[in-house]
Amino acid sequence: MIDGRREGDGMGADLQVVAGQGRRPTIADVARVAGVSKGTASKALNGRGELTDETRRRVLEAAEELDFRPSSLARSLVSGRTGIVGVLTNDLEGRFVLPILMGAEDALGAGRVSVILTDARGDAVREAQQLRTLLERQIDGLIVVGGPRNDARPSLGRDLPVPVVYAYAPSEDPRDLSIVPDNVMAGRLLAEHLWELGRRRIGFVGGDPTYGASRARESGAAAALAERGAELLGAGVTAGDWTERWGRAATARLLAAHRPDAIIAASDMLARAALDVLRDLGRRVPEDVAVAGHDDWSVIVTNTRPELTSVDARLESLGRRAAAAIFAALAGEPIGEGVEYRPVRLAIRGSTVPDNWASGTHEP
Amino acid sequence: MIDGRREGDGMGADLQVVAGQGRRPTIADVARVAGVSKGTASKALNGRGELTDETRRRVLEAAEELDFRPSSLARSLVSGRTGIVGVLTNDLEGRFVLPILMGAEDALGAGRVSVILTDARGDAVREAQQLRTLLERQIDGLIVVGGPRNDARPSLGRDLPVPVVYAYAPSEDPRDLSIVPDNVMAGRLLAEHLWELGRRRIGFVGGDPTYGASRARESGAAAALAERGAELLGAGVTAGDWTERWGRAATARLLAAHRPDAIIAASDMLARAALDVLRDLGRRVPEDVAVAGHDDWSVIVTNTRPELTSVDARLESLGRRAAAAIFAALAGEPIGEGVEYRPVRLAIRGSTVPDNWASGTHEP
DNA sequence: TTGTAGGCGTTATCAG
DNA sequence: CTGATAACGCCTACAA
Repeated sequence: MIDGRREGDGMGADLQVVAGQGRRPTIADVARVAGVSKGTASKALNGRGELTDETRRRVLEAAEELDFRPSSLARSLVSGRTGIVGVLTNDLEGRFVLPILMGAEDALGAGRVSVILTDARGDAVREAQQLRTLLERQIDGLIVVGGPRNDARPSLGRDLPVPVVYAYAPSEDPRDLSIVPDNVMAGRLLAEHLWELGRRRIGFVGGDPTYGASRARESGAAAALAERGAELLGAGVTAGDWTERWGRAATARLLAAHRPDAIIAASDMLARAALDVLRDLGRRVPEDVAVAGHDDWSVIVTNTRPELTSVDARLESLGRRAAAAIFAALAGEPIGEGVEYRPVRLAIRGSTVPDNWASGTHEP
Repeated sequence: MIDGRREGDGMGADLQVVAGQGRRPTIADVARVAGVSKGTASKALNGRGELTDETRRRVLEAAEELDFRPSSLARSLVSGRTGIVGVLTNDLEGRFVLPILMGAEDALGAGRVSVILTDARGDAVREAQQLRTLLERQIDGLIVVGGPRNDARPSLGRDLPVPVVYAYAPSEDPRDLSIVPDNVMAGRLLAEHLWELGRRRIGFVGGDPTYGASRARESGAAAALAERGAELLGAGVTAGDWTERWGRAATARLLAAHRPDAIIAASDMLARAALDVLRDLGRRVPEDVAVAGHDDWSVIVTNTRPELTSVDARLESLGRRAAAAIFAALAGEPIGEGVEYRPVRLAIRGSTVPDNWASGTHEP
């Protein structure tokens, strides 16, 4: 008898059940208690195959009694699928990766799929190490989330044994599939919004111009204005960063040089800086100058005076899309390639439209 | 990456690799290529047992040639350890959970242990479901990270098959181990800091008073002042929330009622609101009124004018401590119990000490 | 020093 | 309808 050595602990099956503590019950225990074979128990528990109702009932009862939990480990060993998706990121702050992760969890079906999150903290060696660990764990797919600098990042290579999707920041390799927010559209939406409000002297406060996001947002706004025969004031600045200090300086310069009646900032923090400067100067927002930002970061947009119009990159939707792509790849469909730009959403608040005018799009 | 100089037996190896795309190589493949048995290969790869250097070399070479990666799945099935720690949270924003997760990753030894992050989003049913999934995955330990409301949360129960540590927010069950920041100490540190600077009329701007964090921070500051025969001005307010709008209102009221020469706010956002109000009123910071916040949230403290003195809860250290506890429990030591309050750290900046006075503790 | 055999918990494939 | 049996990939006794 295979289980002979278990006599050592001096307990029969049922006592084991009651004592229950030592070892988690396996399907073999369930089968034994139900008086069937492992194979039958497996079928009953998974609703597969043809079974007598009576047998199925006995098995389920036994499982319940033992508080049986199948080991996903053993299951994965057989099926070759772990139900784990890896998320590799460099986003120290987590502002971008978390919404994406949530979206992915949603799409993957909470409960059925788990997500292992690892942060390489910008270190390539660390990233390679973490990738290696993820692959050893046999993840079913990988989502690579770029850091705050969302320019193209090096590809992990074409020969990984699992489907890979790049989110937020695209891969440098055009054969990879990348899902990114449409920053050009974001700038365009804001410019059009302000134009429709009658603003004609629209200025731009950029962030670090070495970031693709800053440049794309600027070019989108500039393009929208160009189509209307106007120009984006203060565009083309070749220095800057993402701090409010810089935002204040850039705003002051913009105001002095161009007397704008609207300001588009490359981020919500920069927009906040613009609001502060305008306030210091006694200019009314939005009456004298309208202000809009990017990212729709709730902690900022709902706390400024007035609340800030911004563009929501809908990162959860990025995550959902990325997860869906992995899911499809797992189902055998070839994974796409190239950069997929996802639509963004305008969130209108009091910094462009006075609160008593229209009901802006507030937090959902 | 690992590639670069893959010398050795040259083409033969590469062809094997190319051919081998279909199925990842197993230890059996390595053994076959090396001309030894699986058992021997295993020993060689893991540095166990007594082997000829020659044999070991052949096995390692074969493994390299095949680009062999052991399946942690199979390994876990044997060892009973997965090297996965679950992190269960309700922190939608991720402001708290991420630093804790990083700390845990550090302590657990990046690469050796992975973290599955799940967010129950405040839904108890969802939480139960996620817990179930985590247990089926045979996680080695569980860290429960409370949401922004860091009051005690319901225990997951005493009969889980893995060590559990509650971080940030404690468990309601005193027999569980909880690791939380010492908010009382935080309030105390700020009060003492301001006192040493000669401030005697120190006021408090609280957040939502139903949050333990707000009350604890207030009580710490009040206690420190009481020891010095002073009183915390504006303490005991029974309404409020965490928005800047509230912070501005509370600050205005505090200023009018008590004429403080220093303000401690229950969060950095509230402190920022206080700064805005003081600026509107033309009061100088810190000369007329010093201001300090809580959380040391970099996105705020380094962007205000002047930069904001705050208290760093050192969440990474929470995460490290939590991971260490799980690690110890895994090694057989009984896991502790009760609430462990972790020291916090004062981060002094220009809002309490003028920049030309001393060199404040800036970002590390 | 090395090889063989058994088992970890599950599922799938056949017999019966 | 149900029960053996053989995988899945690895590790560890124990035997040679």
